Amino acid sequence: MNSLPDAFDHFAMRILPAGLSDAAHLRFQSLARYEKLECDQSLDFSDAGPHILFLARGSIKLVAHASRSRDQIVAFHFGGEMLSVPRRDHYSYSVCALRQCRIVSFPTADFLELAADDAIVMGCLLDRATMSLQRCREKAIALGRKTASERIAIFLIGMADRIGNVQEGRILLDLPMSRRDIAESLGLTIETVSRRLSALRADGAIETVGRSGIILNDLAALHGRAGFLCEAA
Amino acid sequence: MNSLPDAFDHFAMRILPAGLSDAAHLRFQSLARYEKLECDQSLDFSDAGPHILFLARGSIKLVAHASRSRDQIVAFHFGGEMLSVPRRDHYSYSVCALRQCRIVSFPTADFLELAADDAIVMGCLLDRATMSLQRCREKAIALGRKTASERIAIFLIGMADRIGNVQEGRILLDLPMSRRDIAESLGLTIETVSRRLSALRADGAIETVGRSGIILNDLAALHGRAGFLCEAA
DNA sequence: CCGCTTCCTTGATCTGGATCAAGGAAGGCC
DNA sequence: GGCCTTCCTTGATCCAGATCAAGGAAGCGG
Repeated sequence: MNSLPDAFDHFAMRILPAGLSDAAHLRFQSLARYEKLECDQSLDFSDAGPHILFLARGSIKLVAHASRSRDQIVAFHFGGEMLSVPRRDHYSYSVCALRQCRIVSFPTADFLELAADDAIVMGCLLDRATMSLQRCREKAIALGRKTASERIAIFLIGMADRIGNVQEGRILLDLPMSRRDIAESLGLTIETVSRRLSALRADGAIETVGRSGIILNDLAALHGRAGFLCEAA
Repeated sequence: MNSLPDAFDHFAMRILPAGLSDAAHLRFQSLARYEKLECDQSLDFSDAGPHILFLARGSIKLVAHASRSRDQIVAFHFGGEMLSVPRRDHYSYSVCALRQCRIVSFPTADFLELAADDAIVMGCLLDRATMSLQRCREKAIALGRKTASERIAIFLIGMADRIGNVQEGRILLDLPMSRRDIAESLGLTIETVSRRLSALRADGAIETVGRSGIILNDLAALHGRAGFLCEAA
């Protein structure tokens, strides 16, 4: 319970409109549940309804459980982001910590009831949904029409954009997810991910540092390998 | 121009709140553009910004153009549905008519500006985005982790749900999309789609009628082939 | 610092679906 | 109704990535 207020304040500051009345603020707060997840710990939403989560700190994967231990990672999220966990449909969903996290969670229905009158919060939710939809569509394109090498390039470009640190023209990544996670996100196997990364390393496009560090030496070269629309044409 | 008012009224009735002032109503109307698309005609959005479309009548595919003539169909939509065409990102998007359509289109930015104050319209947009996200996530799971047979089963179940006609315990589908469209939606080739459908036909699970008709004899059997979470377990 | 576990890499083989290649059926148009 | 185009089906072959199978390196716990 100790730092619930901190995490909630963080949420309130980023999401709730500045002019929100104290009463409304308190109603949101009374709805919030605070979760602290250690690495590799999961929140299972298969029986709960849909939830809206604010990830105050840390990073998580949103996992869909398809049949027979075939899981698909639907999205990664990092500190400061909001996400929605869908209600169970043909699959069940869970959220699993890649790094220690602090999460503020709300049942979607209750949250929407409070937010329904507030066009600003609704706008924020809409923005977030639109962004998630955009990412999901790009992912669908990658899973439907891209080779293993292209998917890896797209993954690295996406991570560079979201959690990369630029240093001397190179981009440093400290990936919180394992090779298995990358594979489950890209619809590949762990072996294929490893081989494609090795190939990029052999070409000098990237360097690896331990298990989680990756240095992108040439982002433009990665773009060239991503199979995006030809800019040259 | 003849039936623009019809299509717009259809849109207003389904989407805009009942109590909306005439002035606001007119502002939406002044933003609307009306398009009539014949079969196989496209609207190209690669240079326009993001748009919100209301599909008054007909059915369309939302296509993402990946490199080298590798297209991925991101979504199908049918009469009465609203959809958003994303802004060009790593890919460009277009909308192509599967059957003759009437479309009311709005630039997303302008639409949001008008709608921003109206919590009801925002809620409606949010619902739609959430629904699209849910469909897109299911599609991503299918593309990432499902076999060709499972994808076909999932596709048929989805179409049964959206445009199926129940008759004597069987479900009649009149698919507006070609085998090629199905393939481009499922991340397969046209040959594989055809082979899997033939296999289902051989098993008696489905019957085909001409090019576009499919009869689902046993929806439960299709569920069993879809590789969804085991209900039996 | 050493041993152990877990995760990653690399190699060998296998296979589902892609690709290549013909026909064959629908359905449009004259 | 017959021709012609387009789309669909089926068969043969091929290949990217899965699967199977060992090692090897990180990083943890003692």
